[in-house]
Amino acid sequence: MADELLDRIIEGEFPPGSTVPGEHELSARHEVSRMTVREAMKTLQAQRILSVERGRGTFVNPLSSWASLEAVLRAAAEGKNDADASIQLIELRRMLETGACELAAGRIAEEDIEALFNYVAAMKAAHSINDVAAFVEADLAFHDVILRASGNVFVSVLFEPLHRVLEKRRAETSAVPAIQEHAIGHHQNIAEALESRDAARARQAMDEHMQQTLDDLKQLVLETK
Amino acid sequence: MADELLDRIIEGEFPPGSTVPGEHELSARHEVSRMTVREAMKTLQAQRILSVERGRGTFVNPLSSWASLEAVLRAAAEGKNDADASIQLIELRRMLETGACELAAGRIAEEDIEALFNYVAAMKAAHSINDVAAFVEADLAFHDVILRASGNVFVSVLFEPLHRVLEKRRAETSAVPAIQEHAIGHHQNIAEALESRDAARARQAMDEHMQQTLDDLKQLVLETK
DNA sequence: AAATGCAAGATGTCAGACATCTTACAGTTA
DNA sequence: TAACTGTAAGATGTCTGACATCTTGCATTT
Repeated sequence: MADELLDRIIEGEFPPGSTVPGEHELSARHEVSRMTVREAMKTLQAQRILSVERGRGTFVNPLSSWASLEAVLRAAAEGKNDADASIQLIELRRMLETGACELAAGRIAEEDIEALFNYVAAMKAAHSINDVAAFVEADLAFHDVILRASGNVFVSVLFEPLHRVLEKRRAETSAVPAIQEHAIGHHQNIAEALESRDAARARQAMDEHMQQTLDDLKQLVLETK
Repeated sequence: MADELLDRIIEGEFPPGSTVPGEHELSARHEVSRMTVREAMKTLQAQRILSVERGRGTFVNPLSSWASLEAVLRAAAEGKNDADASIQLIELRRMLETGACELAAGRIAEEDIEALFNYVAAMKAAHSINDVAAFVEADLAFHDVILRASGNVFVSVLFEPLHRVLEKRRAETSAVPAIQEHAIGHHQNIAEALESRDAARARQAMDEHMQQTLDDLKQLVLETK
């Protein structure tokens, strides 16, 4: 129900600033009770997609104030090709991961450094036996260690929805052997940079990894076009 | 109602992984109808604070998967002093703003550059007549131009809740004349760097500004202790 | 012309009922 | 004894209908 209404909003039926139909009308239109409509609206309100003013109506917020990355992604992909959206997501990931890596260099614990090298070893092992699932798992775990080691809880909060959106695509890129080899080298560099506790070096190592990821994605997108 | 329940969760009455009381029980406890309880839960669900499993119950998610910056901030400030949380928020802002500034260098339009210099002029004017509100307004507008000029819609989405959380504190720091002067210089540098369309220089200029902001905040926090 | 009153329509809240799903436990059967 | 099954309890999901409260526009009154 919430998804259906969001679809109608995204398709432009109710542009930002306008009101959505009343609860009774939506109830009739979607063939559910008014209570179900209200619960769906509560979901969209919590994501700051809708604003409710008692006695007046329910209004669609401008896209810039939406708090749901998924919803914005759906809206951004509407009509255009979503290649642009994919690139922007990687750009965002780059900001957060390079920043977190820079912070982690000064805060990471010995055991976490050890864990990083273990995950690199796991990636190498998975690569050698062609186990894509294991490779992706070690890859994700590696990045997760760094995010936690940044000591900044809010980074994880902002990264979590991004993670959810990106994980589907990561399986695709990680299936290419050449990309796996690139990734292993970069992860090795990152782990070594963090071990040296040099913030600038750690940031640069992660930044190069992100650049590589972006290039890989662009190439993949270009090929499938 | 949603806030009351969130308070009880944050206070540790329902730790992550546990279930919250049933809808009937909460209805009785808070003296509202079951429907109101359900709507409040829908709000917390949309923020990924609660997960509902039909027939089993409603569970509290681990803090790392919460999607609401405000809620995490409240939880982080619980018990400890919130100085640490403030610093982490600035760290986060730093990641997003330096990243956006780097992107903007290659994409910003001529008219936006002009707008930046106009806002710097407005900050100078406000500073000379001691108009704090006007100063803050120009400051916010300046940063908003850069975020939009980054050409990345998702940056704005992630930054918006951060903006809301930080704006209260910004008024405090901006009230100090010396800090205003620092800020004017940094903004001037940023605008010039963007004008030169040199990504590395733009990033560095913004990074220095963020470092200054962080130092100002630390000093302010230390003084009030 | 201004102030007042009222009605329509919107959201907010409530109560009670039934449906559906999960789980545990007792009873049945091989 | 062990495995299977049926049933009841408790949880969330949905529905219906009603009343409360707020906003707004319009007709009425002054």
